[in-house]
Order: sequence, then C-alpha cells, then structure tokens
Amino acid sequence: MLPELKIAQLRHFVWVAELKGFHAAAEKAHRTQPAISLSIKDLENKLGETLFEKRNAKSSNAELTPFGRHFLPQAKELIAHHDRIAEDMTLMAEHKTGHLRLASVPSIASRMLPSILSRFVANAPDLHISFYDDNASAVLKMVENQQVDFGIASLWKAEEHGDKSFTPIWEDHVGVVCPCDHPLAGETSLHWETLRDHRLISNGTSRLLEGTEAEPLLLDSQFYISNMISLVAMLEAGLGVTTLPRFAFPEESNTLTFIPLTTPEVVRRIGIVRLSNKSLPPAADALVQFILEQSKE
Amino acid sequence: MLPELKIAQLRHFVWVAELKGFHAAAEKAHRTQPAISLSIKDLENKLGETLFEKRNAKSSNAELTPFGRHFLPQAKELIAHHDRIAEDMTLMAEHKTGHLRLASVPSIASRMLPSILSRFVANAPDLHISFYDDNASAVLKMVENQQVDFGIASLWKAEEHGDKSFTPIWEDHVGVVCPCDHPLAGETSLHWETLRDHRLISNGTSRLLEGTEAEPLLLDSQFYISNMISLVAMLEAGLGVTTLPRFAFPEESNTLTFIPLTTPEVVRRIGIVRLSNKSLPPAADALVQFILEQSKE
DNA sequence: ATCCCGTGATAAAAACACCTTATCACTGAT
DNA sequence: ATCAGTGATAAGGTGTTTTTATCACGGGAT
Repeated sequence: MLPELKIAQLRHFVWVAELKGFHAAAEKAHRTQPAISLSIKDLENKLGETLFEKRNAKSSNAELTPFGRHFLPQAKELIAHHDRIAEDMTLMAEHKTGHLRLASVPSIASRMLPSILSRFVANAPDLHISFYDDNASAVLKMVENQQVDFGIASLWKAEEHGDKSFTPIWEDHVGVVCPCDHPLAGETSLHWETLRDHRLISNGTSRLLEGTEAEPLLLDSQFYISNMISLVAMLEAGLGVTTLPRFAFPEESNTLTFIPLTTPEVVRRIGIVRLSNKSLPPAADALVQFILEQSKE
Repeated sequence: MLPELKIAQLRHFVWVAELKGFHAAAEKAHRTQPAISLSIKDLENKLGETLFEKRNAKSSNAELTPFGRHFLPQAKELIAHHDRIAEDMTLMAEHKTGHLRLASVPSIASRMLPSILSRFVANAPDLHISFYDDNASAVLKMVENQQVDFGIASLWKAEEHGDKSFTPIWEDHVGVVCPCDHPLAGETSLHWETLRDHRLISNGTSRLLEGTEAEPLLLDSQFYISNMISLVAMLEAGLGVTTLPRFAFPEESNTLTFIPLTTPEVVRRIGIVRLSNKSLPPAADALVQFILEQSKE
C-alpha cells in the first residue's frame, strides 16, 4: 500500500533539485539524462504528485513544486540516515569499530597478547575491547556462557567440549622452575626422575603432567599453590621447585631459572576456543585472523 | 563506495530475523523462499558480513550473528523512517494533511465558502487552512506575491495579469439595492435609466458598470463608500440607493432589498485565480477541484 | 536404522526494472 | 532564423530480481 521509495531515486531527486537541472544531476549520478527523467517521473507516480514544475515549457532551471519543496528536506534526511547506517555497518564489518570481548589464560595474556593487541588496535581507533584473564577452565566457561567472543586457552578434555572449536596456535613446553642458586640450576634439560630428589611444589598447571610418565611426581608433591605470585615467592624463598609451562614462567625473573623438561616432553597446546555453532562479530573475527597471522612464524 | 541498501532488502532481513525463518519471511513479503535467500545473501555481500548463522547445518530456526543482531535495530529504524516519510507524502498528496492558504473576495467568502469549506475539511482533519478575505485587487496581489496558493476573485483586466490563470465559476449579476420602503422596492427588474431619478451611492463594485451603457450613472453619483458596513447603514438611513453584485448583497437583510438590473445586464465572473506557471500544493489543488465540482450544478 | 518433513541453498530461466541511444519539442539567446 | 540549451519520449538492451524446480541436510517418528 505504501510506495517503496528507493534510495537511489531519492538521491536523483535531491540532485535535480539542488543542481537545478536534470543534466547536472545525471552527471553527478553517473547516469544519462533520460535515466534521471524516468527516475523522477517514477517517483512522482509513486508519490502521486509532481515534484517539479512543468518542465517542457521553459528552458530555464528545474524548479520544485510546493510539494517538492516539502519533500526535499525529508528525502535528504532519509538519505543521510541511510548513509549513516551503511557507513556504520561497513566500518563495523571492517572491524574499525564495535566491541570485542576476549578472555585468555594469563601466560599468553602477559607474554603474547600485549604486542599483538597493540598492533591490532593501531588501525582500529574506535574499537572497544574487553579483556579478561583467568585460568583455562574459567576461560572456557566464559566462552561457553558467551561472556566473551572467544577465548585463548588450552582445551584439555576435548570430549567435554563438543560445542567448542579449538584452533591450536602456540606450543608451550613444560619445564622446571627453580631458584638460580639451586643445585639443578645449571642443567639445560631434565628427566622427570631427577626431580624426585627435590621438594616439588605443584600448581594449577601441574595437571598437565597427568597421563604422562611423570605423573608420579604429583603424588610426591607436598605443596599446592594456585596463585602465581605466591608460587614465585615460595620458590624464591627456596621452598622447592615446580613445573610450569614456559609461557607461564615470568620471563623477566632474575632470581628464578627455567629448565626444559625433556623426558617426558610435556606440551600444552594453547589456541583459540570458540563456540562452533556461533560466528564471531567482525571485530573478533578480525582479531582471530590477526593472531593466526602474527603467530605463523 | 558505500553500498546501497534497498528498503525491500532490509525489510526481508528484518522479517527473517523476527519471524525466525526464511519461509515465514517469504510469505510475509509475498515472495518465494529463494527470493529471500538471495536477497539476504546480497545484503550480506554488500555489508561484507554474514547476518545469520550457518543455516545449512541446522534445521531449526534462523539465528542472527552478533553482527546481525547489531544491524537489526538499525535496519528497523531506517525502515520506520522510510515508512514515516512515505506515509507523510502520501497523506499530503491526498491532501489529508498540509497547509493551504487562500484568499477570497468577501462576497464569495461569506456566501459560498462556508459550506464548501466545512464539507471539504470534513475528511481532512489534519489540514491547516489560512484564509484571507479582501477586495479583488488585494486578492490578486496576494496571489501574485504567493502569499496564498490561489485566490477567489474576478479578473478585470486580464491583459495586466498574463502571469495568472483564471477559471470562472460563479456569475454574479449586478442589481440595485434600496430600502424595503423605497419607491423602487416593488420592482422585479430595472432599467438603468430608472436610477437617474434617485440618489446613487457608488461603492467598490461600482466600477463593474464601467464600459457598459450604465456608465453615466457613475458620474451622477455623489457619494462613494468603500466599506460595506457603512454602505448598508447609509442605505438603511435612506441616503440613497446603490448597485451591488447579488453575492455582495447581505442576504439576511430585512431592511434592504435587491432588484436585478436587466438593462444592461452586468455580470461579474468570479472564479479561481492562480499563477499559471506554478503548480498548486496538493491540498490547494484538491480544494480547487472540490470547489469546481461543488459549483457545477 | 529409515523414512518423512522441515529447514534453507542452488541453478536456470523468466520477469521485471532500469539504463542507454536516438530523437523530439520547446524556449531563449545570438 | 538559427543555435544551444532545456527536458520528454520511444525503443531496445542490460542487469537484477524473482520464480520454478531441485538439492542437501538434520530432526523426529516409526
């Protein structure tokens, strides 16, 4: 019942009105003059009123009818509205704007993300980012609850997470962390059995050893410390040694040292976790792509 | 550079989103399902982002992507804006709304317009009308200056008004007005020479006699009274008689009487005066049509 | 498991809208 | 009187949209 006004048509109208001529409007629209004539005529038919004064008689400039004069600002407004939305959407699709939420385990968060994110936001000044860091299971939960667009973590029990997809990116090798003045400190690689002679402090990442030949170590462990700050303090105090993935080892430490564990070689694969049946917002998708590229080498 | 989002396309998108299905949307759009599929796909291409989750895998309901969720309200807003304007314009074209300005000579204003206007506005509740009444030359001037959309008056010197078009509607016969107790009061028609024996008061309409055989009467006239109220008072006081077009004669008067002048028969044609090179706003055009129809009988 | 029935995607052809070319009518200026 | 400008108009082509017909896939019922 209501006519469908096409944006292009309105644009033609506005141009004819403002440039005071069909020829000028045609040029601006990259069309020929008859195209504009027909477009305007169609618009007039749809509205049921003429927009320009009788134009066959005079050779002078196209002039609006009262009705056309009333319609002009409305048309301009609608076009502006359209363009605003189109631009918004385009920007958003190009992830120049929008909102992006992600969660990461602390190791990657502190070791890899700062430089990646700073490069990523460099050409996305209007992008808002919400970032959460927490342990792997919390990250997974946030992904599951859609509190974040995607997460960065390792996926242990893949069978429990059928609804999620995992794209591995980093390989994080587990090693032994001890004070620099510790007897083991000079070694360049270690066998798990070597550790039996030392007091082992387990931590949140120790379960990585589950299912490996080094599993017996966990039983030997007298201490369990979940908090990284406390763990470091304990280690520095000479309370014992611990195992950590390399990325979780505070790289700037000059009191502690990291020795790779070679037997067994324990690797945790960290990557991107997302819901498999949901697609990502453009900004998030762009960041995922960016991370993949940056981590290729 | 910016994509052209078509209103129809946006409507399709909104319907798919809100009805949670392409089939349902297709029905609402009076299109077939593939049409909607392609329309949405085209929209997605233009925006550069998918709007709905992968839809081949699941048979359940169509579900928006985060991007789509963000786009939905914007699309709805734009559609609403479009519809508002389209409705506005349609209403205005159907003269249900808008602003109408007209001027009329007093005779028609008081004798004909009240009933015409009241019938006209009956089905145009939102129409604003500005009405001016004044003598013919003032009416013409208002038309000329575009203070009114059109005027109701007679057009004496058509050659002076080449820019105006005149559509005659009413024929107003000039007659003689005198008190009911005047010697002439019993007559049913008069010859101009009969008036030579009576004191004649001329008025603004007297120039209608110019160019007729009754012109000498104007020279006999001792009084000239422009204001109708004063004229009536003078006549009632027995000061003399005057000539008036019938429509200018106050019909409800019971102290004065109107006697047609048959020789010469002087007629003023009253009609619609408008600028010939301008078209009328819809509401004004509609009123002109209405007046023409109403006055046909 | 297998058969439906629902979802939406896809290909090809028809329908339609839109645009271009070519031309005309008209007016004002040269 | 001719010319250069206006925009309107007709006919034909092009491209987009829509339809028809069909497919692929998944869930639920048997």
